[in-house]
Amino acid sequence: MSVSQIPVKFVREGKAMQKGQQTKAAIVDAALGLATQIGMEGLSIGALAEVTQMSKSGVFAHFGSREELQISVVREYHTRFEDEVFYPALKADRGLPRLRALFANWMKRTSVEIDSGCIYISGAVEFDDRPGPVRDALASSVHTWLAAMQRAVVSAQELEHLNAASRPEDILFQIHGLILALHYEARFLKTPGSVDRAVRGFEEILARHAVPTSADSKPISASVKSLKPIKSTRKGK
Amino acid sequence: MSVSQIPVKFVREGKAMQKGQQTKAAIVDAALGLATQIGMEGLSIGALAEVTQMSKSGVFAHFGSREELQISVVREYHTRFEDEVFYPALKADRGLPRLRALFANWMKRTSVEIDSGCIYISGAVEFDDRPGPVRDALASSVHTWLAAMQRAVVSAQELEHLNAASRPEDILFQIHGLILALHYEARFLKTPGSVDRAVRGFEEILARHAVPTSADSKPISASVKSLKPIKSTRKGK
DNA sequence: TGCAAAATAGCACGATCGTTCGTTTATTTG
DNA sequence: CAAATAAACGAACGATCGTGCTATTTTGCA
Repeated sequence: MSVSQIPVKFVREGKAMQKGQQTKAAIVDAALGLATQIGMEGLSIGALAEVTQMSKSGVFAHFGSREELQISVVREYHTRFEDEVFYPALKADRGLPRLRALFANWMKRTSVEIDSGCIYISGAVEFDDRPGPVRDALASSVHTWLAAMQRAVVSAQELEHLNAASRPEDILFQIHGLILALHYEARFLKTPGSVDRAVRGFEEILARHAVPTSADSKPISASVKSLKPIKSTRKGK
Repeated sequence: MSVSQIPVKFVREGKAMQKGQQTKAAIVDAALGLATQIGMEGLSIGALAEVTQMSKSGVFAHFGSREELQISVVREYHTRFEDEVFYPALKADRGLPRLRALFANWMKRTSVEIDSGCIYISGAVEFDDRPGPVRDALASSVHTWLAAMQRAVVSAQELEHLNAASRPEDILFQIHGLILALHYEARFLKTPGSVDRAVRGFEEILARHAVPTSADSKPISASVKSLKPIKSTRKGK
């Protein structure tokens, strides 16, 4: 039959597409499954076509490029991350309870879910030297999440659940490190007990940045001192 | 200059090969440079041939397989890591000074060296779901290093530079987290001040696990308490 | 139910991948 | 210096990659 030779890729005139979006969602779902196992770079259209029982060109047509597919995967992961980590934690009270819930959900996303890594972590090492829209989408999502996490820290400080003198970026950095160490040791090294270690580390961070009481104000001051002059601990080069 | 005195690995009936090992070392050197930028999986023989100004088959002949090339890269990184991180720290006194030196060198390897990532970190996410000899070599090297680091922690405890009641694996886990967070935020997110945050985090860990004195034994006991009974802080499952 | 449009399939392209093989050049040795 | 051997090359292979076409099927609407 006569097929229009004009490449009409995106025609949006209010007409709702039904089947297309549906299978596209299924493809993205399968792609996310592959990406969390093999990584974003290992995500090939051929393998994706095999999984979804479609032709390569059928899969490809939904995105127009591999990059767009990868970006779609990042976006999908972003919404799932929000749905499973962020929003459920809002049911907890503001401050420390919510921060605990956020960390617990984050940990679950990172390690408890078997056979699936976190593309925020795997993508970071795959794209740390590869600029482009995929990296931008990834960094944007990560920034959004880390900013939300930091707001929770600040909120805990404002409610006097944590020491207001501590740098929230520092606390976030250390918490982030626990998640990364958990991902590393549990997923790569298969070290047993990693989850417990992450939990204990989190509690230690909270204890370290607890609100100072009249009793322990002096000993804490000794360690607070190390916050400002960092130079003394490093040997000059 | 560093490759000139390489001990002869492959000796066939006593006859030493000279030129071969020399260019092989040069290839591995170039491969390591590529691997720290693009990653172990992105390491292609074609690109390696282009960099070394050789033919693909000429490069290939030295290893026999891509896997063997990757393993050689891991081994080379292992020795360099030892030379630049581990051995120089042995000049510092045992205990806390040496632990500090190890961490400082580790940090330098991770972030300060521009445009080159750590294959212990990038390789971990690339091979966490891909069993095989490359993964084994990688995990073996990482285990060796982490074990050395943990010995330094234990040594600091034995010399009463750190609290002997603390779990050394926990301290190592937290330190490892700082390194990973540094690699993540400095290299991927380009967050400014990451190095300082890692340094402060390290000092906080040391303060957290400092030897208890008579003065602060009471307030510190609050955080020590969280070391043993973990159950109270987590909701039952 | 018919028809236009959307969705999918089929096919082929250039490129690159790791790898093999036969040949040629360079190096070491007797 | 010549013979022996190691090292490097060049070409080609099958496979897979992303992507561009044209056909064919399926869908949604009149």
